[in-house]
Amino acid sequence: MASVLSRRLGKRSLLGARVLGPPGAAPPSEPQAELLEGAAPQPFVASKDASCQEQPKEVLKAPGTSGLQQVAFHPGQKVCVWYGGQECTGLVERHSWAEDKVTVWLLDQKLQICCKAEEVWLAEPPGRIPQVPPPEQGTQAPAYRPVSRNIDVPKRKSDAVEMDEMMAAMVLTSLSCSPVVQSPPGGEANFSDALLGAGQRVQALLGMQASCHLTDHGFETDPDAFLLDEPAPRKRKNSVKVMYKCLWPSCGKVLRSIVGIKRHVKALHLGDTVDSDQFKREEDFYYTEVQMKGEAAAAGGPTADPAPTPSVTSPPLTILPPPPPPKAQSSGPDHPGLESYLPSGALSKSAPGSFWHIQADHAYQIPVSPHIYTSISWAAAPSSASSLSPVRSRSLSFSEPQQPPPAMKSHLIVTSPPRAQSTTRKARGEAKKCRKVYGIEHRDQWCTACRWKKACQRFLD
DNA sequence: GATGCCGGGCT
DNA sequence: AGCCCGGCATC
Repeated sequence: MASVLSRRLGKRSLLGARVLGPPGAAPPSEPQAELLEGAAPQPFVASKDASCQEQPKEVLKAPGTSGLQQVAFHPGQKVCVWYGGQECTGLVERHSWAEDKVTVWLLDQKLQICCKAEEVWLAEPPGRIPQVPPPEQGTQAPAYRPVSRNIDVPKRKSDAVEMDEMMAAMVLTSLSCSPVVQSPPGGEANFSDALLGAGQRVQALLGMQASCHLTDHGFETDPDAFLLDEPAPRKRKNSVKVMYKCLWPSCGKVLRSIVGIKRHVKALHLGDTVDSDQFKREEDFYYTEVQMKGEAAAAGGPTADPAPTPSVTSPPLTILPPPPPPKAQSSGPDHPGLESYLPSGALSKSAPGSFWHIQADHAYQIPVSPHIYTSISWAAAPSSASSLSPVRSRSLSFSEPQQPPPAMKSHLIVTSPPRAQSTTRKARGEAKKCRKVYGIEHRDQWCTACRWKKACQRFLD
């Protein structure tokens, strides 16, 4: 027994000994850029947008109304700005990057003002489809969502932005279908090439928007948030809790109950117009179901906006894009009246960091194989694979009912004679497996399944 | 012999 | 459930 134990401990210590990153390095909240700079060659090409990374955060997180377009203002450019409680159009006089200020000549008021770049947005975004007139309301301009043509839905300024966000949401969704593997406490992160590639890929695809979004919400730009896959040697396993997140711009409330979220949306955003049929079901469009790792709430707290990735398992409303990068505005975060808000620390308090993830609770880690990212049609698992396979457990269809847990494995065992040769064993695939790719000396970089001598989950055949 | 992974044991 | 490994199939 002792020998076995020591053997195992030895192996484990071998695993544990491979700790990347300097001892004592600040674990998950390191700046992402730093992470990416150290990126080793990755198996897939990610068009890294270096310029985006180098931009000041203030610019990136800019106004919810302009999103990605908000980069720089050129003199003479026609812009909109809030002035005197209303939206005014004007021309850019100059844009000071150092101070992040924009000097705008207001056409209507015939005066010049200097305001923060965040408060300025392009009047005519390039490529914009001019079908939504700029909002005229004196109130803050919420987002436009094409959910209803009959209902007076708050309007968003740009459809193009919405498409960007939708793309971002879809990318996040697809990437997040793999379990979020968070590096263990103490920075025992394991940065495989594939991982970094994945991270960069997200960065590139989202144009940094998502990460900045998170940062805006009070979340650190957590590198681990993009390490959507693998290498952490030990995967944290937590119960997944379903929460409902308000998608109203600059809100992002997370409630535990669907009733609560509906009530929240209705009361605070749609205006509680006493069962007006007009708004009867409108609130459905303004929340989304999110899967929250058990510890998530602790760090984010009830008022911090964790900006979760919408769950693919939720109803069609998840198609809605995530809320635009919110500005610090009044309508959101603090509404102490709603009792169903998450009590802070209601979940685990010991979590080093919080994270959200798509429903994907598997025994093994998800493949990092490049084709994962290029095709969402997962290779069908061989018939002998158990239902534990992440390939199976993933449900990408929006309305697909949950598959009942099939008792396939036991069925096979019962009905087939022991060691029924060809049917039970998967034919060896062509793809390289972790052992081949990383070598036995880098066993810690193998996917969990390979380490356990199970069917490789990273390099599917 | 090396590799992939099923089945099953241990914690 | 996570982890590990014996043992077998395949290359």
